[in-house]
Amino acid sequence: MPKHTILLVDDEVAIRDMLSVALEAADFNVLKAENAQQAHAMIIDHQPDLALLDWMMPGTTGLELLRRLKRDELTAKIPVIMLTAKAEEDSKISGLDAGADDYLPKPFSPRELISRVKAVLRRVGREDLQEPITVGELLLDPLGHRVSISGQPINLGPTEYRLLQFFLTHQERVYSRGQILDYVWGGNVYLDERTVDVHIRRLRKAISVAGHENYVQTVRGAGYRFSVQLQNG
Amino acid sequence: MPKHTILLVDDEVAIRDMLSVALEAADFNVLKAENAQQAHAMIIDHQPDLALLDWMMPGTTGLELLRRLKRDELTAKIPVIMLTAKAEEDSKISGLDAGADDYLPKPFSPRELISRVKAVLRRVGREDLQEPITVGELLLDPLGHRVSISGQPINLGPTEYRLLQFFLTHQERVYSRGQILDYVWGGNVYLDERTVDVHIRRLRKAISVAGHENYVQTVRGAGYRFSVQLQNG
DNA sequence: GATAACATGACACAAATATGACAGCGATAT
DNA sequence: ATATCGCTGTCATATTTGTGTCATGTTATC
Repeated sequence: MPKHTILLVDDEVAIRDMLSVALEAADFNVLKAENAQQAHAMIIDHQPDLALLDWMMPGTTGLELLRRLKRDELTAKIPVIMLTAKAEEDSKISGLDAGADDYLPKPFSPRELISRVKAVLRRVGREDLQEPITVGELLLDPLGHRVSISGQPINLGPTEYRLLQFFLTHQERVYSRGQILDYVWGGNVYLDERTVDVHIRRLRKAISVAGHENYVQTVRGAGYRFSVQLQNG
Repeated sequence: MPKHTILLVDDEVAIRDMLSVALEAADFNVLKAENAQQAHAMIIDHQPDLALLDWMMPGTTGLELLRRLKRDELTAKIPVIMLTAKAEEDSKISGLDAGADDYLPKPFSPRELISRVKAVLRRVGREDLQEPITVGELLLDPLGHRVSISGQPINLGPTEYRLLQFFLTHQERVYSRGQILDYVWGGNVYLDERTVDVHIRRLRKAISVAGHENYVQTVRGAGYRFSVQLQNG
């Protein structure tokens, strides 16, 4: 089981430290940010599994950051728990409205935080990544981290696996090499875009059994697409 | 995917250089301007995909330039990110009010800048071109970058695809070859206007199923038109 | 039927993508 | 430590596909 990465955003050092200790004790990787700008950059760079946002922060508030995250497809699916001071009662409503997954009024115990975090991860984990996806004879099982065609196991490198998983969860749509780098490699890696070509090739090669490589389609001048429909007529 | 072009406007050479290096590293084309006049001219000439405007500049300020851009239809759609010094807290409001797409308080890291730029480009890129367009049995799906007639996939080269997309979004109106070159090929290319004829021909050929080629109509002495109504009455 | 505007097919060149090889790197085993 | 192995990103090269121009054939208009 890979460790989950949690991004913790709060402007007060003391709170950041306390919570990060608690989270690390619960076996999470913790990233810290003290303002919305930093947080946003980290989210794009590291694609954490969950973000804890303080409601009130100098500059851009947590709520604003939340809205921004939800507006962008790349970050929209990252679950968010808002941390708010008790006074701000109605913040709950606007927070959940804006797409927060949970809401935790201060003061709260580290123990409570951990259980909420785990609950949210369980919930979204179930929805998104956990169920096997199958296309034709191709099967990708996220739980077992396995891929097979007609029952025959397929060997993929980590990158090819993520690439395939990305394609399977984003079918019938073209993605530019840049987008693919963002989604599969994570934001802000400066790689040659041609690198994508090479991994596409490796993926195709790996799944080239009974024509399954034809699902991975080249769209000249635009990028690549995973599609069940054949390329031409 | 064509490279995006970013216009960077700041009066300080050091900042211009630093940011332009970062942007180029992220594979953008970068145009630089040191004042609002220059910037305005460049925007009209080169139609960048996005503009980064420094808030405070000698002479016309970034905010003024922003307002001017939003007032002119030709430039209104170009997304703008404002760069502001930390002190100017409320500038945020007026900036977003005036139509800026994002707002980035100094100091910021190049990385943060890149991720904002990408986020904005993703967001605006999505708005316009997203919805599938259908005419008769003809279907163009921008997301999948696909064209089909009665469900049968049609194979188009990149240029023919753009040409068709242009026609579908600008129906029932004649465009001269020069205009078509501008819109489909982009502003500053010098090509023989007859080239348009050839691509019209290729497009017609590609969609000549069940008479769909008749939508692309020749208007003698004027140019071409995409129309659902038949040519001669 | 003369003339200008457009259509068409062919072609050389350009651009985009596919492919194979390789060196660096980190993890694991020895 | 050191050797080994699998994975990655980059490069050079091959291959495929798209592009603009031209020469020539067709059509509309007067």
